[in-house]
Amino acid sequence: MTLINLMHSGSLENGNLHVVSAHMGLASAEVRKRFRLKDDMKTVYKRIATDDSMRNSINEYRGMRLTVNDPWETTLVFIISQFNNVKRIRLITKNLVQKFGVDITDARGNVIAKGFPHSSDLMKATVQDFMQAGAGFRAKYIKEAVEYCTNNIDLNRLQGMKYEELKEKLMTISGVGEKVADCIALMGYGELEAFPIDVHVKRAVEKLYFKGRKRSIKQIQEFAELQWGKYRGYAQQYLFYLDKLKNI
DNA sequence: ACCCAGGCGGGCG
DNA sequence: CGCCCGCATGGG
Repeated sequence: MTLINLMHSGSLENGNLHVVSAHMGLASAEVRKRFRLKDDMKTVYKRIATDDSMRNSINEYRGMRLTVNDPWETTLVFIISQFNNVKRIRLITKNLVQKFGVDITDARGNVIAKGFPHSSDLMKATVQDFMQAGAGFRAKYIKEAVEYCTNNIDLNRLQGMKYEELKEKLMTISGVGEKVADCIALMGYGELEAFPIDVHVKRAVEKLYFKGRKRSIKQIQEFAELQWGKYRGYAQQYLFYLDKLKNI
């Protein structure tokens, strides 16, 4: 479920909300939060449809939504995501859930699934364990992040922080730089001001708005804030898929 | 044999 | 601040 969320849901109509709710075992209020059903997409689209490129992307992927996920889950997965591909991100994550995830049992006590491990569940894991799960050079980051998020910071108490302060706080976690911090802010806390700049978004912005000329991360951040304002997190998603799916 | 994959940390000028 | 480098691993 984590990766379905992180790879993003398609359009979600109210009509099949109860299906999602039942499947995830969540109350509809929780589902509404996680799928951002209170967002007024008409307002969002109006604000970010600033040019032909963005209008085309919106028409292409209309209905695509951001999701809001568990902060720790988001943090761990996006630490794993760095300099990596989706297939391996899924594999590494699955390995960690299988080895260290919490048991989900039925009424008889039979284990029917594994839940995503909390940071404290991973305290017993070693760097070698993370290596064995396939994390590679990220294993050390993960080990440090697990200890830090268990002992020194409570990710569940960062809601409501101003975007800039939240991002700065997240960047104190090992393996969390600017891009990953923005991913966590956007997809783990629902901060629509976050504009994660990965290779796809950087390439798309440079091509569509700077005639293909190279621009620094800082310059792109400033451009995004001016261009799409407080809804730039949504703009990022539409740019990401333009490049990712080669529709550019 | 190379190049890339939703970058980061550390070192340098 | 900007730039450069190494970093595990697997698939095109």
